[in-house]
Amino acid sequence: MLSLVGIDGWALDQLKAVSPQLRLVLRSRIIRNDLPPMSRLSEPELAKEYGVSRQPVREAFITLMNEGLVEVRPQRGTYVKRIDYEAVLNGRFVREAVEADIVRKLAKRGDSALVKDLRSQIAQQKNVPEDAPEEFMAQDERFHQTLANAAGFCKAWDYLGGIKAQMDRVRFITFEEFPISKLIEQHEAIVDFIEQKAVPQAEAAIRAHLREILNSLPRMQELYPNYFENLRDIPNED
Amino acid sequence: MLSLVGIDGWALDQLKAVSPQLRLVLRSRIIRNDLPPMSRLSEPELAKEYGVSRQPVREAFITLMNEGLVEVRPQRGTYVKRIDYEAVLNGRFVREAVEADIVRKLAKRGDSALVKDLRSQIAQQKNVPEDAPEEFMAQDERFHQTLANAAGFCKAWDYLGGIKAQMDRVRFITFEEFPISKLIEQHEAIVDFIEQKAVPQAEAAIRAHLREILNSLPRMQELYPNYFENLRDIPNED
DNA sequence: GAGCGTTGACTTGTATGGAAGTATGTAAGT
DNA sequence: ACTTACATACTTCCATACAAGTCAACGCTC
Repeated sequence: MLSLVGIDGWALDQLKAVSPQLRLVLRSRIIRNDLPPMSRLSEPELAKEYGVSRQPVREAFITLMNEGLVEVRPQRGTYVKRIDYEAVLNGRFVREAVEADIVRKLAKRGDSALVKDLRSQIAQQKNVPEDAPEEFMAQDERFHQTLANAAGFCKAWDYLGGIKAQMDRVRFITFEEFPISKLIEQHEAIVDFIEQKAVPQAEAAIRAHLREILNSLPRMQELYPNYFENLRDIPNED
Repeated sequence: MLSLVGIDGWALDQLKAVSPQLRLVLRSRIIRNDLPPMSRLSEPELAKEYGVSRQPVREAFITLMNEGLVEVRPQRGTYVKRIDYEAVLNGRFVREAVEADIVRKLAKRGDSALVKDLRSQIAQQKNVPEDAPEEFMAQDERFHQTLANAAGFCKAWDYLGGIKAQMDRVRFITFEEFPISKLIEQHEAIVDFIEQKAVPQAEAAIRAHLREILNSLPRMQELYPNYFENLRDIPNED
């Protein structure tokens, strides 16, 4: 109970409760592919690593299981869940539906202060170096969250958090072939249409933007077949 | 460890793990308003009631907290969460967006087998006695789940589960003034438009259907103000 | 050598005790 | 009468011990 510093350098605050912190640490490590699919997550091992007892680790596992990030098989072991192709497609569909309605609302309104904010964010996105995909993803997250907030649905964004986690795992594994500049162009198009109050075009733009992951997903399944749950091919969602 | 039968008659299967079962039992009791908002949930008390130790109860609490159904305040106590007006509105918005896209897909297709299935479900809905709202809600759940399934997004429906829980709490409290026949008519309209492949009309019908709760929500806030989290009035979501 | 049963070292699930923090009621002091 | 300090009975959180299931390796039997 001395260290409280994991092998990856994450330090736990002794004052706050342990299990929520562990949850965040492990969640981040899984999403960033620091703990790849099918990694074994031993309760006592992690407990020793972070200098705590098994119970907080176990409680973190429970939450991660509810988020679909780990799979605990009783009396057998706990493992990082493989990526469920169908779940990613379903989650992407949900995101597209929700964000399409959000953008429609915003385009009807055409709030100029919002447009200004989004434009400044896009400028920052362009300054992100090519080899720092993690930073771009944080910016991207902020962009989409700003959209939800402006429409008055910040809690709706929270609902999408679990869905986004699954998609982000995919993006972190294949970020080499991640068309950052293309994504930024799409962001610009969305903002332009919002400013022009061009509702159908804005909706089409956000939908196209969120379909982008469909391009990398099949290729990723070829490159890393072991990372996926069900390999029965699901050509597309229509 | 003899009884394993709660005060409400729910029996726990000794063979399966305890905490997931407890989770389901408590979840159901909360949604059905058997455990109203702000009820105190004592760890040792529930443990004694169901004849298990405190740990499984605690683990059930963690999941319920993640679902937004209970609120655990450290060293203070665990309570059934009050209904968050804004969260319900946000959840409703998400559901509308997703189900609108689902129905659009189905209307484009116009699957006659699906239409037949839905019609038979509607016939069953009409047979539900007026004083059995719980049974109607089960039928309603099945109806909407069938839509999601037919569109190939059964996992998307799972994502909406947590959202639906919050909405169902509202419906269970105010089911007296629950316009069952009106809801059935709306179901019929949706199916009709799907059959006719009338895409925009079908979308409008499902959106109107899911807006229905907005009628009962403000009245409910008047009747049961103590059941709500933030009483700052949020007139509507637009 | 092949097949089978057993043992033992794992795993997670549950029970229980103690540590730290919070609310409450009581008694002393003003 | 009112405030303040303290003792006590709670609460959740964490640590530890035990129970029960799984799996692999070993040794025995055939």
